[in-house]
Amino acid sequence: MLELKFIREHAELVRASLINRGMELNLDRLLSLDEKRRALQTEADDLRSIRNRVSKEIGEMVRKGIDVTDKREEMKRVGENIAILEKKIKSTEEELDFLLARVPNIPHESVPVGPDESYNREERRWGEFPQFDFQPLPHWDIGQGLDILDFERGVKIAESRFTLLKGQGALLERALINFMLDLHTREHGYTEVFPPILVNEGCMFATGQLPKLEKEMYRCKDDPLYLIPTAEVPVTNIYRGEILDEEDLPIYLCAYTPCFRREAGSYGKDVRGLIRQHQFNKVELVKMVHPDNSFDELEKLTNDAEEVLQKLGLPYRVVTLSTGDLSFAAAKCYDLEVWLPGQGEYREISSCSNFTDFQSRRAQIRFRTKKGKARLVHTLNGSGVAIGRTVAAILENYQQRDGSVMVPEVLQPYMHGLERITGTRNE
RNA sequence: GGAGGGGUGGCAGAGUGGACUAAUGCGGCGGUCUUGAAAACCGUUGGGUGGCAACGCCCCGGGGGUUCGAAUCCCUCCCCCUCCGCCA
Repeated sequence: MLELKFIREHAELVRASLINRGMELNLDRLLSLDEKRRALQTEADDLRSIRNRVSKEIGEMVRKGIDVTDKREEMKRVGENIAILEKKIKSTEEELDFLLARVPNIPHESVPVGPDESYNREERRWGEFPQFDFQPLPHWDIGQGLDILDFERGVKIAESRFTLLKGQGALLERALINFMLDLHTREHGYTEVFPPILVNEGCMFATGQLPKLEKEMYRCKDDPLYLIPTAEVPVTNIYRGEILDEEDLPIYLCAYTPCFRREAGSYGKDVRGLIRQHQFNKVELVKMVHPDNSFDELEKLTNDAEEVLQKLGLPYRVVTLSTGDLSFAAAKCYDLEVWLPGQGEYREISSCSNFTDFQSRRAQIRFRTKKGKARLVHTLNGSGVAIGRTVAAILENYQQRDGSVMVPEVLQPYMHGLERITGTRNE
């Protein structure tokens, strides 16, 4: 959420941001509601000021035994007028809040301007494409051939876009989680947390999933709780409503959680394989930092995520999302795209964003400066990285002619020394 | 699920209709003293909002009500704690 005062004073910047993002929003209506609300507020405040003063006088007069009937009558009328104004203020504020909650963050000046992903800017590439002396297969064929991915039974248990992992496939999933957590906690300075996976509406609003992405989320029938679409939600909300000490910053947190997304509106897209699932695992990185260096922290966070792919030997590229592709709450975002040789394309495996004070204003996460002032922190997060898509990438990049899959060296200790995935046997 | 207790500033914790303009302590900041630090002492210190300012308004879990006036009384919802029951 942006500060109303900021929108008022930088209306043209906000307007440009809306246009660049390709978003429709009645900014003029918002501005006029803001003006109206302030005028009503001033009027009501003046009346309240009178009432406060006279009420105090009434108290004194009563004590002295002076008759106060007239003043009481007068103040009753003032009270009625205040009530009328308050009603107007409330309805004005409702519409104002509705619009305000839908104003996206301002993209950073380094973000390429364009309507869609074709305007994303490639920053760098890492790694050599693997060479095959046979036709490389997509990961779903490899996984089914080894009987470590069972798509039919995943559907039977839940519905489409749910998959059953078996044997060495399940072990690979578990190994990746542990490898990534160890890397980030032991080498990158993150503190591991394991948060609740059902969260309340306050969390969803704070990180910006609500109100815009309501249809993307699974909601409990009898409780006002949602399944998290990413660990970003519970982890960012750890410090919701708190004022931190300046010395505590920066705070680096990482978490493994399952994630749940309804994928509404993506029917028929990526229906095969592990790329687009309703439930997937992810190791997430979250930072709360001082506002002065959040963009440096974004570079570091992105590097931390990249190192996962480097250690696994998976070729990837880094792109900066254009204004049209940038998510609602983000000021800047780097996507890491991993090479999938079975499909001959790069696919997103991590998204690293700086939300500046957009989330922290909604969540009221602040820190106290040396001078005693409370200021909003900047929040960042990034996948470090998505587990299911990493499984897909390993299967495709390390596949062998005989249908087996080599295990990247860094993962072998996490798989009891297993060097080659050959099936469901756990030895 | 049943019974009881509770939600007040960064934290702890008073406050049952009019000087609450929220006591007090801790913590923070500034200062005195000191070679320096600690201790002690003195001062200061919540958040938000409107206004160029003077100054004003709002905030005691959320919402609603009574009253000239509500942290305080009433209604309602939420959350936390203790005990009992059930249970991984």
